[in-house]
Amino acid sequence: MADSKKDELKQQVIIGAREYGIGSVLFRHMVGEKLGVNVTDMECLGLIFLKGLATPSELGRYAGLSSGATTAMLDRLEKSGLIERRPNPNDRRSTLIAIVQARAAQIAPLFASLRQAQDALLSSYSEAELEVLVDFFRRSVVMWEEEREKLSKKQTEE
Amino acid sequence: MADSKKDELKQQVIIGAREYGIGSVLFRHMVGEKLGVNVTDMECLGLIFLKGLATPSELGRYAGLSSGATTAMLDRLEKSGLIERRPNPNDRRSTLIAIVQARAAQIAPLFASLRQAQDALLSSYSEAELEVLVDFFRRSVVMWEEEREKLSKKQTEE
DNA sequence: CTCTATAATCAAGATACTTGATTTTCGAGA
DNA sequence: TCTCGAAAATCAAGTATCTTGATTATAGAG
Repeated sequence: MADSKKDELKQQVIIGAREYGIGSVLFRHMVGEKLGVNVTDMECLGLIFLKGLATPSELGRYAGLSSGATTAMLDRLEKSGLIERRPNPNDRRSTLIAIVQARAAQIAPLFASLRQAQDALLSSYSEAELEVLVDFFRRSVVMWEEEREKLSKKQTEE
Repeated sequence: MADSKKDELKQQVIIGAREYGIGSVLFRHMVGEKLGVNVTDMECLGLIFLKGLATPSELGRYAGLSSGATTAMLDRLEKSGLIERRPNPNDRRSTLIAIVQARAAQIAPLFASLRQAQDALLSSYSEAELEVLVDFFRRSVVMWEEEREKLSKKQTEE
């Protein structure tokens, strides 16, 4: 029981990270409601916001969609004027999805308070502490990638 | 530009946290594939795993489902033998959803490597550093809650 | 002890998703 | 350079999932 305190802290981090994810998912759902888009479309829209540009394949992979469903999802978002399909200069089979600039300005207010709150929260940490956070996320992202790789190779044994 | 370094760190934390969430979503999708359940059902299953017990309302809220879709989702998971509905002693209108123990043992191997990797990653931090992480998540969870509250009250003005 | 609100369920109709085929382009190798 | 298998996006038909509105049962406020 020597390390029980550290073990407990580790457990709290794991659960805390999961709850953080849940909180952010619920927030995006609510934004989606305001925008009148469904859960799938909102998740993709969120990813496009984060990345600036994204390919359909990428979005489909993230949302767990087939290629057909991905096309349909983009059709919906395009029809509602939220995104646009642009040519992908690196691959003419593909397209690049972007937020329509005019709509982005209308959407921004929904995130204004969030941004402020996030900024205020993070400002309370020292640079050294922030670096701990950055380091944790950076290494974790790599870990998730590795674990997906392992899982995909794992046979559905017995 | 005095605080540009700290500002950049803050930005990296925000993006890092989002990418962490994306990584974990993709991982769960893959687990869902292995188990033969769709994305919605897998997200709910993940939440049940985290919480131990959950009510249908809670799961529906998390997955962004109507009450009817929630019932259907539970029917599917129940029929596939993954979860069971138990009476809720605190509210007889409700039920408590739990993982079927026998199946939990079969599912655990899918998470074994992940748990190890998470443990190894977190072990590399000092207790003080872990406390920074725990604190960040704890406060962020509250922030998400507050921001959802604000957003729900926000009129779709102009 | 009402009465309103909330939890879960169900059935019918609407929406979104999967599958398989098609078109276009990429990139590896002869 | 040219071929050819693979990958990106799209489409149409069939299937699965979701929403809506009604229903039943219970909780909790007054």
